[in-house]
Amino acid sequence: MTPPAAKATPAARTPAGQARDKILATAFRLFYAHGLRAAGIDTIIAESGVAKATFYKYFPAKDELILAYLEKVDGIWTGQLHAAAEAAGPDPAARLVGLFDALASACRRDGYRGCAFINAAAESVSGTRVHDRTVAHKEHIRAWIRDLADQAGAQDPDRLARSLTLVLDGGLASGVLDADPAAATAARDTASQLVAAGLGRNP
Amino acid sequence: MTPPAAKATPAARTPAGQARDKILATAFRLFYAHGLRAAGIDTIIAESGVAKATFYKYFPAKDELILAYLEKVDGIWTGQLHAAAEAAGPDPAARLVGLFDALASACRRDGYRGCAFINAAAESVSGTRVHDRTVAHKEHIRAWIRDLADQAGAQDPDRLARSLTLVLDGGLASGVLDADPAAATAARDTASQLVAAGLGRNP
DNA sequence: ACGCTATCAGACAGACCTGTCTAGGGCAAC
DNA sequence: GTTGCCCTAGACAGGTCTGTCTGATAGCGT
Repeated sequence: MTPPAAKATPAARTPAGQARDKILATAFRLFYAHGLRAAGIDTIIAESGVAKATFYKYFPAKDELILAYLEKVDGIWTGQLHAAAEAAGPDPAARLVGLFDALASACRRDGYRGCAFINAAAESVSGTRVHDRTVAHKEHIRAWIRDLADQAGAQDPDRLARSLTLVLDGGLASGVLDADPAAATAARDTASQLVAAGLGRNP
Repeated sequence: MTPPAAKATPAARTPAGQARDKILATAFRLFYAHGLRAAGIDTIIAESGVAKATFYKYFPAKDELILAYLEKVDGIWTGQLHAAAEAAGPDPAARLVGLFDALASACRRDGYRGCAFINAAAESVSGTRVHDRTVAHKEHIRAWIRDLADQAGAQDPDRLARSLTLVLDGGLASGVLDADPAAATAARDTASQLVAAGLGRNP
């Protein structure tokens, strides 16, 4: 019936090669805001303004998209931690405390909903790639903090790093509940105490 | 075709009034092990050995079951915390540290998968009843810890309670990743430092 | 013995979810 | 111009999910 020439809008085309980025950006937003399971492929595709076939070309399965999302989160969050630490100056001890400023900034951002990795782990069973990726992320962070503790001359860098990651994870976990900046301030404050104690200084 | 009298096994019947408990017990197991969304109603019903109509009689919607589950978790976990605190003796300061033994016990249990509330919050959006219930739980815990800190004569009970809940939540969050008992020990150790510092004693 | 209520078994509806497939349209390089 | 690639639109299949409904049965109190 409808003549082939009378087709509707000729399709608002996505420039070649940019489709993947658009998908990943949408996935980032929806996965973080609603959770991995709650965000459906169809919604992500629709909000990306991309065709279904294009989506499946770049991400053969939802799991691949989730892993790409975690990769992106890792890069962003690690970058923010490093930046906050460096902003505290050259002293490693100051950096150990300063990195907690990244937590405060994060929880003041609109739509903050805690740590994407902790949230992802809560939705995935142990042994899956998603879960493993989360564990790897947390280990990287702890290794980095341990290095800082070492440079700061901590009496027991492992112990101090453990304590600090506990506080950091605690602050992130609180963020899932209420993005209360007080939790972040308290985390920084607690970290400061722990660093002082871990360096053998009595505050 | 099939004569009505030739029915199969006459039904392994659940004693009247016990159906709700069986459902809740199964839900407890499946929700915790797989997550709120991953555990489907059909599976819970099948594993409870209960008829679908019976299920919906007690829990008109999945949300009701989830809330009942959280209620149950709250009772159990709060009980374990109180018990661990009391086991540490009558001294409030010792209790503040002793409650962390509940964390160590929990993460040594088989199938430990972190804090059911944090996991639930990760799957629910802010503003839902599930989310609110989680926030309420965390506030109860913090209020109780604050009371203990008060009794212990902390210089700043609020601040100490904040710190301790951060460490507790951090330990629980780590549990989603790896049920590493070292994290629990480190949490107790960190708590001990913080309590000592919060009481004005230099360790 | 009778009836009431709680339970069982399972079909069914309607929504949603992932992933495949067909058919065609625009763009650039050759 | 033609060829090849990347994109669009959307139907479709097969599965899972929640929740409703029917009809029959078991056990308890009276």
